[in-house]
Amino acid sequence: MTNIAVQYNSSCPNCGLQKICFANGLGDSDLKRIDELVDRKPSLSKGDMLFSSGDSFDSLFSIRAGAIKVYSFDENNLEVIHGFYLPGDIVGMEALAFQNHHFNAVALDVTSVCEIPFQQLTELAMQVPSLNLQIFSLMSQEIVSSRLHSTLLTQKTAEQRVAYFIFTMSNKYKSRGYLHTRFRLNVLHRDVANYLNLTPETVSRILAKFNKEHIVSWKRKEIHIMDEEQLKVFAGEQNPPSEKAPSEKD
Amino acid sequence: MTNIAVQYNSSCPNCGLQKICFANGLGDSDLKRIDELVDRKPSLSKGDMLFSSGDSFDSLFSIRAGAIKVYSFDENNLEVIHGFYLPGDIVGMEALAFQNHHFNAVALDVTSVCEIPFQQLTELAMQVPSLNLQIFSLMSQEIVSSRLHSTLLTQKTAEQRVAYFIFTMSNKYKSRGYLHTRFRLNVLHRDVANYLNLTPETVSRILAKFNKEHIVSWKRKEIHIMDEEQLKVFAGEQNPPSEKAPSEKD
DNA sequence: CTGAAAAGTTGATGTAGATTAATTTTAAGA
DNA sequence: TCTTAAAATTAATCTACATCAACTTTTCAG
Repeated sequence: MTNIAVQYNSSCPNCGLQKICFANGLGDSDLKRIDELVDRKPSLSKGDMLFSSGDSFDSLFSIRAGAIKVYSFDENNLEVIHGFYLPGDIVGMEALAFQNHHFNAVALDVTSVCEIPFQQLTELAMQVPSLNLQIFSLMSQEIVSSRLHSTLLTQKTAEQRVAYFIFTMSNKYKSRGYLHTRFRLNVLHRDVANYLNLTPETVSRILAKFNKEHIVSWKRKEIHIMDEEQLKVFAGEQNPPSEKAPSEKD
Repeated sequence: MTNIAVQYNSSCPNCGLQKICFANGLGDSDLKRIDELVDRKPSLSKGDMLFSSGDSFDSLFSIRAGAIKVYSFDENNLEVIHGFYLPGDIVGMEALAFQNHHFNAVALDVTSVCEIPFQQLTELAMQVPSLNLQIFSLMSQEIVSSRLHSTLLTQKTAEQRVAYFIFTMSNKYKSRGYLHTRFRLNVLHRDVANYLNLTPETVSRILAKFNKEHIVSWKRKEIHIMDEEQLKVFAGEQNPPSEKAPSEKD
C-alpha cells in the first residue's frame, strides 16, 4: 500500500531529488564535492527528534524519505505547527541566523535524511557560485511558502484550507514522482487541524463531507483522492465559473 | 513632531543602521566595497511603488527613512498585507529565487532607500564570507518573523494582536535610536486591520479602549504610548501573574 | 491477542469578531 | 480656502467555527 515509487538512498549524483535539493544546477565535479560532505543518517523512527528548540545549530537536513513536522510552543505550551516536510524538502533554514534552533523537528514516520554540515556547506558555497545561489533560492522559497500559509489561514474558509492542504501534499508527491492520488500520510488529523488553525472536530466534519461526496477519503493514514478536479475547486485553486472573473494578480 | 533622531543619509561606513544592514560584521575595506555598489535613491513619495508584482527582480532594498508596505492580492483582488518595513529593514529577499517579484512594495510616507544590485552583492559576497553569512542571516530572520506573524494571527486575540503590533513597532524605533513612546506611523487603521486579520471596526474599538484606559493613543498617524508596561501585558509579552506559570519553551 | 489510552466522530450550544449600517472626522485636490 | 471622497467611529446584529459533551474507533504496549 505504501508507494515508494523511487528509492532515494543513493549518492547526490544518482539522487532523484537532485533538482530540488542543494545540488540543483551543479556540474559533475561540484556534485561530487557536495556529496562528500553529506552525512546520510540511519533512519529515524516515528517520534525521533531531528532537532529540538535550544539545540545548537550545525546542520541543514534534506529529507530523503518519510515526513518531518516542524513546530514550536506558544506561551500556554500548546503546539504551533509550522509545516510538514516531505522528501526533497529542506529543514532547518530558519535557524542559521542563530546559534541555536528555535523550533522542534520530529519524525512522523520512518524517515531518512541527509545531514549537511552548515559550516562546510558555506565553505563550498563560497567556491561554487551556483551552489550559493541555490541556498539563497531555497531560503527565499521558504519565505514565500510561509507567507502563502499565512494567506491560507487568513483568507480561506475551513473547507478551503483542508482541501488545499490535501491538494498541496498530493502535488508534492506528484512532483517527486510518487503516485499522488493514493498515498500514505502519517499525520494526525489533530496536527492538520493545528496547522490549519482549526479544531479536530471541524477537520473531521469536513473530511466526512469530502468522503460522502466522493472527493477524498482519508482513513487510517491513507489518503485517496477520488475527484482531483473537484478537490481543486474546493481548494479555491481553480476559478469556479463566476460572474466577476478576477483579473489575475500576484 | 516627527522625530528623526538621527539622519541616516550617509555612506555605509557612517551609517547608523550599519549593524542591522548588510554591512554588519564587515571590516573597513569591505565596508567601502559594499558602499560603492549601493545606489542611494532620491526620496520616494507616499504612494510610490518600490516594486510591483511581475517586475523583474534585480535589487534588494534597505530602508533608510520612512516606511514600506509589502502586499499581494488574493483571488478576489483584495489586498493581503505581509509586512510594514521601517528604517534598517531589508525588502525584497523573498524574490531572489525568482526572475520576477511576486509581491508589491509601496511607500507609505516620504521614504528613502538604498538600492543594492543583487548580482553585484552576490559577487562581493563570494569574496567576503562574513557578508555572505549576513545575507543568510537576514533571510533566516525573515523566515522566523514570518512564522511569528502566523503565530500572532492564529494564537492571539484581537486585543493582543493590536497591542503586539504597536509594541513591535515601538521596539523597532527604540532599537534604532528613535524616540519610541511617541512616533509617527503613516499606516491606515484599515491596513493594520488587514495585516492583523481583523476589520477596521475591531481595530477602532480596541484603540478606543486603549485610549480610554490611558495605555496608547493613536490619533492622526501619531502614536503615543502612555503606559508601556500595561501595553506589554495586553500584548501577552509579559507573563501576567498567573497560577500555572508556563515553563518557558521556544 | 487484549485492553486501556489516544484519536476520531457526531451533535448541541456558545462566542469572538465579522458584517451591516448610519454618522462623524480627516485629508487632498481644485 | 473650500469640496468631497476616503477613512474612522459607534452600535446592532449575525455567523463560521469553537467549545463542550458523549460516544466509537484505532493504536500500541505488554
